[in-house]
Amino acid sequence: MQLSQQLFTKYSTGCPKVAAFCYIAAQLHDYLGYMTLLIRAEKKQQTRQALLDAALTLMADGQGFSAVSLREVTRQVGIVPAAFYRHFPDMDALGLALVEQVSSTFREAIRLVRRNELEQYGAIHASVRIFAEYVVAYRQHFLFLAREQYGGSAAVRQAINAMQRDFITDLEADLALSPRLSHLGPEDYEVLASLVVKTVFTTLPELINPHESDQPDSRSPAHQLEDKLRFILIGAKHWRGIKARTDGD
Amino acid sequence: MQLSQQLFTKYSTGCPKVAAFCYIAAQLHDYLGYMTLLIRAEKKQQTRQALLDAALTLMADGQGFSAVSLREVTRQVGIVPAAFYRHFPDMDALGLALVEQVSSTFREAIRLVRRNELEQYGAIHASVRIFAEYVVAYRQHFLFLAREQYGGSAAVRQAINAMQRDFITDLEADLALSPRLSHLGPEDYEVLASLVVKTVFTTLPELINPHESDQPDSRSPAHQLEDKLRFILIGAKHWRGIKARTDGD
DNA sequence: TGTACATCAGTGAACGCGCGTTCACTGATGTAC
DNA sequence: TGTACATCAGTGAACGCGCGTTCACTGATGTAC
Repeated sequence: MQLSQQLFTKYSTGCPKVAAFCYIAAQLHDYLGYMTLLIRAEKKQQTRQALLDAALTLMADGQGFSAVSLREVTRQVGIVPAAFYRHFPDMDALGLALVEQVSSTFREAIRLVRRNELEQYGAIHASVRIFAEYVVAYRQHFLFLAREQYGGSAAVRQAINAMQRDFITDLEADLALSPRLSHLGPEDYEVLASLVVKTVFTTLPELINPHESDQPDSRSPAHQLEDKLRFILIGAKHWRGIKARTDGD
Repeated sequence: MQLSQQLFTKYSTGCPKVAAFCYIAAQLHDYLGYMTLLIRAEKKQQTRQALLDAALTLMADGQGFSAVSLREVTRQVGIVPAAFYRHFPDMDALGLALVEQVSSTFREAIRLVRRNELEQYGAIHASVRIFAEYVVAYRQHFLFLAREQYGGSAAVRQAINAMQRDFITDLEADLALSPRLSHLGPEDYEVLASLVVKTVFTTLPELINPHESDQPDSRSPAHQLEDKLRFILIGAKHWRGIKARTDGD
């Protein structure tokens, strides 16, 4: 709308016929919903996003990111291979951009979950439910995370690990504020946070493809994640009891 | 030795000169240590193993299994690409053979660890130490497991998951025998076993590359794994206390 | 035993293919005067 | 305002390369008589 107003204002002064034409053109633009007449910067950004989405879509078929070729991505978007270089120097750079984008999706999921604080154990159920729904909604993003956290491109793997470390640090600070866990030492918080985050990451593939669970009689992936977090948090609560272990290192 | 005796017996009868020559040849063969005069089946098996090892070696540089090409593998072994097909129909088949081989390595690690039963908590320290040493000794095998459990070839991923499920089932049965955990239900054992196995799998990359831990002030990977297992097992021990949760599903 | 034949791991050349990257270009968008 | 020039996302052709797979072959190993 803003753009069509701009066009209208720019060309409509002076000649009433041109003004009328521009008005119609602006209306048409509004009607088509930004599909045409985009200014250059907008259009470029749009193509860039299309490249990112195309990479995720191609990965959804089962292959890893490093198996997706530059030409496949541009073919999916509908541009010529050489045009790729207007947006990224190479596929690794696109991978890093994907990590950044997927990270913020994950961060948003955490923000949603945080509204239900982990104070009482009933909150685990709600948190997992919210998280699992978010994972399903942003299936491709979380698939990328799960798939690429170890395999493929070294740069991407490193970026995902760095992101994971950030999450662990954040959770560490959170846990340290909980009065229920005040008996833990600073290093215990780190290990506990790492255990929780890695448990969630490990469960991602099952949350994404719930039907793939080969054991029909067992609990749902979300329910299993709940129980796993409970095991961990109960253990944390009773941690002090075994502090009399051999602390050689 | 067996082979050289065979050669000696086969050709030495009759002519003393030939016998003397064959004896020397047999000695030479023994001296060279099986490097020459291998019979066909042995030699084929040897090449097959070399192909498997070559794939692991090429992966150690950081790339995933699906990024390793058939030609690279044969080049590493020193045979022509076409000869690959005498051993495997394609790279996927080689990948599955690798999973099988690596599985038995893992199984052997578990067998070693089992000699220190998990009865008292002091045993966790010993178990993790033994396991971590084994991981370092068979670095390439465990790297393959860690790298390919999610990424790359669908067939390989599926095979590794099946193997993981076997481990979980085994551990489930083990846990069910422990008197310390007799208060758990059958589904609790499954979730608990899954949590333990996946925690171990998640820790593999850190155990393999201990130097990569960016936080110099934190505990060693093995020590962290110890603590994680303790959190989990303490949680299992005190599990009954929160059975009053909403069991809606 | 020795000979004649069968097996088959590895050879070497060839193929068609999709890949990443380069280059000069086009033409719509943007800007300065 | 209109004109002349600059920018730059996307084009299309071309390149050299490593890939997986095929094929008829070679020659050492194994077997039957």
